[in-house]
Amino acid sequence: MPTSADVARLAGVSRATVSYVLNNATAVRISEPTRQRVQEAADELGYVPHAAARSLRAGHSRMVLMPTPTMPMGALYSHVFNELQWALRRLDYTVVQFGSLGMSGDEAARAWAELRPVAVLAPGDGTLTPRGVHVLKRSGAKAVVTLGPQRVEGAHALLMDQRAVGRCAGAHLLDRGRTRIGVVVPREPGYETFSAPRLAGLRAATETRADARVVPLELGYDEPSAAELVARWRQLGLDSVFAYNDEYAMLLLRALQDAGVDVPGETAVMGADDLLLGRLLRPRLSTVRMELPSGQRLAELVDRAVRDPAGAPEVHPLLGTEAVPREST
Amino acid sequence: MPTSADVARLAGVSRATVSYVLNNATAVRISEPTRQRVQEAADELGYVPHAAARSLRAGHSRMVLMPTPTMPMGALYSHVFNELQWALRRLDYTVVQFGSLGMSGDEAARAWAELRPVAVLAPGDGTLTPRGVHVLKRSGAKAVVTLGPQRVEGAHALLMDQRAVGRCAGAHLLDRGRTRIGVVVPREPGYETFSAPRLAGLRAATETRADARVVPLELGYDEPSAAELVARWRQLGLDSVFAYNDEYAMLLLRALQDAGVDVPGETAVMGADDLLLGRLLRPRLSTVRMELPSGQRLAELVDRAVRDPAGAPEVHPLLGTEAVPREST
DNA sequence: TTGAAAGCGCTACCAA
DNA sequence: TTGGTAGCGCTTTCAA
Repeated sequence: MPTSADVARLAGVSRATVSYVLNNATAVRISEPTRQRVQEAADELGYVPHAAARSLRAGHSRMVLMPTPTMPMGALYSHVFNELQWALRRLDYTVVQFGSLGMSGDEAARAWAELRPVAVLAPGDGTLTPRGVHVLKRSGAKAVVTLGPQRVEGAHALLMDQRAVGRCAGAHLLDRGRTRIGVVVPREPGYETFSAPRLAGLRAATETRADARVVPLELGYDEPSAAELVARWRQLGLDSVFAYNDEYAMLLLRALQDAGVDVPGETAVMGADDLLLGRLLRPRLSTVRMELPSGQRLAELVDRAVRDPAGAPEVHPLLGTEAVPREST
Repeated sequence: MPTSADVARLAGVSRATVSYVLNNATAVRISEPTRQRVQEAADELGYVPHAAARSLRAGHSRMVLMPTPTMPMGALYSHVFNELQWALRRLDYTVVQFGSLGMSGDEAARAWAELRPVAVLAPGDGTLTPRGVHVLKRSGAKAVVTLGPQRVEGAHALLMDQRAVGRCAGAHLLDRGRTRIGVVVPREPGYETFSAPRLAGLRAATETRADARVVPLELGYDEPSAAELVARWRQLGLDSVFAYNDEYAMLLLRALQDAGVDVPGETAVMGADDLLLGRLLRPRLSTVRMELPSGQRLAELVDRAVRDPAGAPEVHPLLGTEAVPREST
């Protein structure tokens, strides 16, 4: 494995000179012939600098760490994520995703801290604790930013309050004259951080209405599970259902139709996330659209936080939500 | 930022002792009181070891690097990926995803090489070149494994030949007596690596049939684009269409039905990926199911390659495919 | 314009 | 059982 010393030897110069040349050091002027000899030597050896050694020496890195999401990213989130990566790269950061599957919050924070990232962009879903934030900061992280429903002491927060989604759905259904509302809660593990606040939001929306009733409904993401739920549908006495998201809504919609339940006549069905696929159904699915922040904006927040580590944690409520009425409600 | 020297000072021992205690060194026996003093000092200071320093000293790391996928991962791939991460962690590797958005193949390989990963698991879609593999190996990567349609000189390969998907679809449609076959090619950038081989595979399946005709059809992932395509549907004179995947198939199916084209009577529609959502349509969507390798198996290949870096590159053809006939063909 | 050398944080060898 | 210390690859200050 070639090191800068090897390059120096081959070029007949010192390691210092190699470093100057390869980093385009402006403070030092290196003669053109020397510069070329070094470049050629580096190319010939296939020299690649050692990031760990470099950041060890420098005392800091430009690494922005994000935990790998456990759930499959939707197209929307995936888009924002790509934007974010672009924007951070333009600001000369390196984005690294770190798989923390099956670690507790504090374990994960420690594992991240070992990498000495300059910034951490973590989910704001309760896995990261104030202790975790403290560990990260002590280890040199200039900025810790959470992105999700909850904020964490000491960290900047981009609040995406999923309750707003539920509230929005609830308001729309009440608006349509529906009062006996089922709320689908996915049975699959890992969805609680989204489904619980969505349910809570819907509850909040119906709170002022004495005649309203909210019934949580467990549903697994498969047809037998939907059939089972629908088999006891009429006993439930619901006139509408908020199905967690468009995918569960589509699953439920088909099952309801197969059971002869008229949608929206007998039961209104509402999804969330505004997937294209939901628009393709008959009836077209009503949904809640969320507006995610632009990747550019996230990147700017991260950069600002890195440049001013002492600044007070910023808390940005994001996630504009909007009901999109279509044919299913 | 506390270092092991700080811990040593606080505990009143040497840095060596700190290292022994915190790494549970078996070759050395440390007395229980000392051990405790060190632990307490480390806890009190919130000491977290410095991964870069450690791997610099050790001369190697246990990092497995994967480029962050640009496209949103489907639920299937996402599942395999989670499995893989679990399995690698059990084997004591650290999985890190690195965003290489907007870098050329060789730039990306260099950027990866700077991190000195012990293994790289890259997409086998042509971005990684033999030069790239060489750079990675020179920089100490014990294993380079590609996962995708193409293999690369010098790297292990898990071949997922997307042509098999097209072949499978073609065979099924011919079987159903269809001979004038449209093939949807997504207009969105980034899909070529999948769509091109799927188209090629379908062409291959029809090659022996003189009466068969294959017509590529560009389609954007939105309703206007689908409407536009369908407006000239009858001029195209097709009796079937392989729609790239289930999502595009769903889009097209709705547009065809809106235009009064009977499916499957007038035109058979076939998707791929076997999404649950495709099963929910009327008619239920016929599709091609792919069998992905288990994450466990991928992890084992990586581990084997790391342990025997000199071994000849293994090439595993994966991706069993199977037509799933439902109502749309 | 170039070179010598210190030192980032850590571990492992050798000595006490 | 513990401590001293060299050295991983790199950058940067100081000297030549």
